[in-house]
Amino acid sequence: MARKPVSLRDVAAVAGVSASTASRVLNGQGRVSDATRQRIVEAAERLDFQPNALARSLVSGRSHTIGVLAVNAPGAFVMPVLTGATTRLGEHDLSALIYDSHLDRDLLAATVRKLRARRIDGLLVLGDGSRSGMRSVSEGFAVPVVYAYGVSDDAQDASFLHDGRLAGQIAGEHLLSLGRRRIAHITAWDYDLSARARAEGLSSALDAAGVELVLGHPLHGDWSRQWGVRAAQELLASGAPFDAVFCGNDEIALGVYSVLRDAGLRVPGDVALVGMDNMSGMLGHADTLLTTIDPRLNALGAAAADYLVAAIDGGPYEGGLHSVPCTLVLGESTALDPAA
Amino acid sequence: MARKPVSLRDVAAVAGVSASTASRVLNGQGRVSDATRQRIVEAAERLDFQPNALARSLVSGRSHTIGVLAVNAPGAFVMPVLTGATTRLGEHDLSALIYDSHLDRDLLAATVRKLRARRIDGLLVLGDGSRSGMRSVSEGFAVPVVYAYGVSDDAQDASFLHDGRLAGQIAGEHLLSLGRRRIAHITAWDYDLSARARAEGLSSALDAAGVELVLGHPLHGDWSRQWGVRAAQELLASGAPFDAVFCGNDEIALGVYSVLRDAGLRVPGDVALVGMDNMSGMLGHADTLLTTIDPRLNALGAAAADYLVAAIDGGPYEGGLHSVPCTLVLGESTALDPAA
DNA sequence: CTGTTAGCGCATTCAT
DNA sequence: ATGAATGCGCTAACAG
Repeated sequence: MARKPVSLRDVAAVAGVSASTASRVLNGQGRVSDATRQRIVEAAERLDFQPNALARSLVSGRSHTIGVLAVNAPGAFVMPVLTGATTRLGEHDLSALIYDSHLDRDLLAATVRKLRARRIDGLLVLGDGSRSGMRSVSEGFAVPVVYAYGVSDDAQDASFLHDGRLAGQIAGEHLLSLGRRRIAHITAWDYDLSARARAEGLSSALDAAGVELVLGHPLHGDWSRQWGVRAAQELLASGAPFDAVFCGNDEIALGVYSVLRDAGLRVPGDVALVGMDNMSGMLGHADTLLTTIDPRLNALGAAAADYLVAAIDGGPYEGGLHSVPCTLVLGESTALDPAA
Repeated sequence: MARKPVSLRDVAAVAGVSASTASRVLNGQGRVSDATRQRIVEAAERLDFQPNALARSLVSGRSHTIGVLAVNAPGAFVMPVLTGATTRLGEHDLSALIYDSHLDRDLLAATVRKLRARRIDGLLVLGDGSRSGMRSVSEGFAVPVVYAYGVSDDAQDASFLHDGRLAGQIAGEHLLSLGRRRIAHITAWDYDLSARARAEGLSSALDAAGVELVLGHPLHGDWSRQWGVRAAQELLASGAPFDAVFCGNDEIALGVYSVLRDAGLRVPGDVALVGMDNMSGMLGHADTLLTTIDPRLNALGAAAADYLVAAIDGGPYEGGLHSVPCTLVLGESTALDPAA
């Protein structure tokens, strides 16, 4: 229980050697006779010796702690990134010192000092998913800094983001593979870089197949279900024929879905539907009503963490955007067997 | 940039005093003349001195690191707890060393050793929300251990959980306050302690009002939307009149909702609906179709973290269950203005 | 009031 | 092959 931790000297004493010899053995360094090695190892095991990480850190200069600066940690989409990153850090035996909402001018300076006082081995900066540039804080640190779920405004910095363009492309290719040719796109405003990336990806897929978007352009609004409802109504009212809709996110898709159903259209029989975010997956549900694109935010966080750790260990550090691939999650809304 | 960190001796040298005097001043300890104090403070500021937390830890024995043992960190409902806990730890300048899925026999022993090697100041154990007992690991540590989103099987341990009973009670009282008297309950199997707590809470509210549950008992199934669909159909088929349904979670509620709508019933006009989990809130949406109970999992994690930190600082430590209150989130499904 | 000494636990010279 | 000495940066006990 409350037995005080055993130190290296204790082990050395039991083994009848000096502390330095014990240290050597336990770290696999210099040459030591097998006999004494044996004694030391046994003693260490018998005493359940745990080298004090604090003392070790003091001499090595490595704290085994990573700083995490988040814009809004409890955000629905940030949490998976944060969780993915911090649990991956744990797998590397690194702890995470998390400061949320400390990126504004007032707090930042003080936070940077705290982080430096802790001698963090690296820093992870988490954005809020908007691709607009985050102010780089890398200058303030002598250790590697990696940005995730947001992009640093300094091209020298490595930024990790889910590949929105790929998402659009996958969605487009999936719908095309189903034989759909009249594909509409309902999404958020074009100045939202996240929306734009998806739209571009969709376009590239359609272009490659020589197919043109229904109405010739996406329908732009916000990210809400309500917008999905209105947009779907507009689409129906336009009279333009369509057999598929790629929606900017699952919320919009659900709005569209309800309108289509109310209009007596079958999904996917008459209209196939693809969303984005894998909302129900995020909630841990197996019911895949909607075919969707999973941005794999957990993997995004983990990838950023891995990259940071590698960089700390002398690995490569490339500035610019690092994209993490998305995956298609099949649901009933594009099921081959059109029961609905 | 890469300038090496300034040490206490540097400050002392500049101020023309000894290191220990500088230490005293910077820590507000013993009495020092105002003159030298001034010089030291100025020197420290000018050099932007950051006391090395590692060295400080070595002597104080406090690592400022909290261990976190999670059963399944990426779980949809665990993430908010984890995020809430770790960001709160950050507010206390404590880092989190997270080990996920290390509670099984194989890994646990090794993980405990790692945690001890790190000299963690406290441990947080995160369950998966099932109230069934988690094996206590407190014996393995000389520091405070707090359990959250799960209950330790040792009554000596402090466990934090959202108050499911209160949730049921709030739901019941809300429906009663709306004038509903024929209230049904559709939820998961009774051996799920989480489902049972909600059912008990509902019962207590109804009992207090002298109202009896429709059918005299809850409808038990799983947590899925499909079960909500089937249960609602059963309920309708039973012919028993009802004007409200409290559902074990939002998924079930959505299933019930769709059946009611298809049956031509208005929500909340004919039937008011209350769910649980605040799913749409977790996803960051403002659209509150469903009235629901928010388990405040973020707050749960934060509360557990706070309690642990306080205990570390010599605060009280009470074994047993600590409940974190839930809150009602109003949505259209019980709106006073029955538009739908 | 302030400087000197010692020690936290370990790793790493340097001797032997 | 092993032990003694030194230092990582800071705090605390002891002198003066």
